Amino acid sequence: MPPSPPTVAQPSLLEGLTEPQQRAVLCTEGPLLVLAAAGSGKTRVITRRIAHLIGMGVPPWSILALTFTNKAAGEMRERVETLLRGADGNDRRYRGLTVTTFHSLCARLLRRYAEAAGLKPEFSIYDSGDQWTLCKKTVEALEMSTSNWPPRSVLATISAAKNELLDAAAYAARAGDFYSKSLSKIYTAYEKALRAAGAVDFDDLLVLTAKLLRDNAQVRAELRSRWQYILIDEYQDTNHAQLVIATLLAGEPTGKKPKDDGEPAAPAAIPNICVVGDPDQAIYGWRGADISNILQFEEQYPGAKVITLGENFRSTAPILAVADKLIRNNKRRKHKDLFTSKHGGERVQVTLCRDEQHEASLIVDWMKRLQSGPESTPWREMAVFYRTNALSRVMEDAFRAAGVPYTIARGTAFYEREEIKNALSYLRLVANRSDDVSLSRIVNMPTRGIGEASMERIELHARQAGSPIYAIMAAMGKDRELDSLAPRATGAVGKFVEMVEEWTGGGTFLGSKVPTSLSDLVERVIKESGLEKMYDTQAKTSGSDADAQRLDNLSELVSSARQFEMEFDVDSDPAEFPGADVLMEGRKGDAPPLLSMLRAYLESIALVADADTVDPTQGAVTLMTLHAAKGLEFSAAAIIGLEEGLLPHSRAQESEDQLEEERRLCFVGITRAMKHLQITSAKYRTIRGVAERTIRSRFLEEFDPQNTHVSDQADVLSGLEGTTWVEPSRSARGAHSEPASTPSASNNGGFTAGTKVRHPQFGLGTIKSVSGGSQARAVVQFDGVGVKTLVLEYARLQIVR
DNA sequence: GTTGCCAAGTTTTTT
DNA sequence: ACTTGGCAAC
Repeated sequence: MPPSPPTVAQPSLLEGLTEPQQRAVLCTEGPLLVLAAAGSGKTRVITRRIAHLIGMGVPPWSILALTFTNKAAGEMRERVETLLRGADGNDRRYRGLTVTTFHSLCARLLRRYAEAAGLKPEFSIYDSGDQWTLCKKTVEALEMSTSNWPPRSVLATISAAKNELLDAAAYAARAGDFYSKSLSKIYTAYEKALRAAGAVDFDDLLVLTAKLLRDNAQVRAELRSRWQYILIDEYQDTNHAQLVIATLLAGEPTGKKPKDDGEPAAPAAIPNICVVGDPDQAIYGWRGADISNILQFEEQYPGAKVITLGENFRSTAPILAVADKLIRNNKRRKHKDLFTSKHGGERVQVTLCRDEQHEASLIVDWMKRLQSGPESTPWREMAVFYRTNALSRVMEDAFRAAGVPYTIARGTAFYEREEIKNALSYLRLVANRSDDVSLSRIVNMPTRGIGEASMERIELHARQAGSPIYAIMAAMGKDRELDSLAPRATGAVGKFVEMVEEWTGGGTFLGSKVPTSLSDLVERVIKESGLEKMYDTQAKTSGSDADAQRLDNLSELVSSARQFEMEFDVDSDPAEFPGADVLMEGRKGDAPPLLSMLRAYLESIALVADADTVDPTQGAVTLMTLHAAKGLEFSAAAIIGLEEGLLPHSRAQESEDQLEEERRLCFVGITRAMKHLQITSAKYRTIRGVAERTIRSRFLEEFDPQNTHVSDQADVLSGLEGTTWVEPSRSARGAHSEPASTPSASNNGGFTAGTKVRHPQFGLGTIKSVSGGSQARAVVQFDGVGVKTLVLEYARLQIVR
């Protein structure tokens, strides 16, 4: 039982905190909702709260803190350690404290309770690429058309279902129309294929954990008794599955329970669950995040205390005023007063540029001035935010040309490279021999005589036998000859199996031939698989930088494995804790050390986030999406592309809710800036090679004019480089046309038969007919080039009056 | 089994 | 515009 809280904390933990912040630190018992406005010192409060708990005598291992990214988790853990170290010099007092993301926690729990969850402990985690491959295979195996059932949209539907905790059976049960009935068939088959491959996808991590906690009373009891204090950050961005997991871990306070919780209300103690968030910063609705999780917290936990942190310590008054004025336009919201005691500060700069090159060079110049100016702001305290990744390119070019150091926050970029994916596929096969997707990827990479025809045969056998491909291959050499498989192929398969067996010591991971460490394994896999040689030859024959880079990347992977090895801390595994082994059959020690290290390594790779690569120690400007910017702060920030269709994004203009989320996204960007904020829009932007006239974002009109300084540079002729804008043909301007509109599914943007249109290449024409749907096509009779059928979404047709 | 060309899809945001 | 996948030819 936790000791009763002392009335006063160590004074140092409360130092410099405002009264509400102090309350949030001290209010440790019972449910607590902290509504923390942007820049209100949230992280400070959370870390001190954890330190306070430990200082109070709460054992660290009974505290669970969940963050949104691994990066945030690492930082939080570090800050807690620093606080505790400062207290009395004992630097191991945080041992056993769990600070992670939902996804990492779930992966670890599923690993530990694999059997109870219906998984093998060696399960692979499939990223979106793997999911895509598997989904496509599934659709094909069902003899359905992959053009009618594109993996992308099928997966989106499945993901949405999973986020609502609808498994294939539940989805099938409520499928009424043809579409959902067919989809439920795919869903069922896809799930079957995943389980057969011993794999889970991202959503499964949450879904299966929720299920495990719901259905297994023993596991639930064990985890509940361990984590007496639960803290969840960025609560506004949790989805239904996460809500259920949190609720099941915390324990229900009263008879009221979430929809999917089948558990009878136990007369449990009042849970110590503290959630922290800001509804105004909810930006993951499209991923299933449910803003009502935070809005309904008080209902879910009657008697919950609510503390609002409204004072902003980050931004200057003008920046805050602009943010506040903007977000007030959202209707569905709980208003919080944003205030600061700071005075002065420059206005927010809004600049209208000519085109994206102009925009980029303007921002680079602005940052150069700040860097060399009186404040001499370092590069690392500056950032550029944008709505879509595609916008980074022009910025990169400008920074490179100007010789300004920059980094892009794209955590997954490295692991998405082909050569890295190949190496990782070998490693995943080593860790999990049922992983058919990984095997198929590399079985003939480099070519080793196991071609498509042979694989098809083997796969057929595997399907018939209901066993993994690798098992079939391994059996081939021994007891069974695969009929009608060429002897040459049989030999090649034998060699392949032999290679894998050597790395894994026949599955035991023991023996003289088995690699001694993780980095050794990675290195040997890259060499002995032939990948290294393959890319080496490629680099030599093509002589291109890109190919030489691949080899560098492979050695970089070895370094990353070495790094992981050194930093890996067995004690930080939330699935291992005192008392656990008494309750469950201990899995600890089941896996050989190399194998557990490999699993942990692959897992860490699967769960990297874009924001994880933000590294302020580098002396560079950071470029990132607005989504990745959440939770960060910079002395100077620029937000580019404030244009209709971009921010707000064209795909988010159908409903008021989506539009409000776009506005929040803009709000998040603004509130990242401490002192200097530059916001730009371009008058013309090149999309797929064609310069298009843009419309300024409606959000610009919502800014507080008193605190903004608008400067229209779009028509200023500057002598800068040769980026002279060439006017589009005269008839495309003025009275003749209206700006290019993006047709939506519901409304084809006014493109109906008889409409006069202009195409950037084909010129003027008349629409003959339009076929509906989301991929609406129009048959157009062009004046010059005859009849063409065009997809409205891509054709960039302009209506001509 | 490999290479090279043509057609199609692509662009929202990500754990 | 730019990448990717499918398919035909070598």
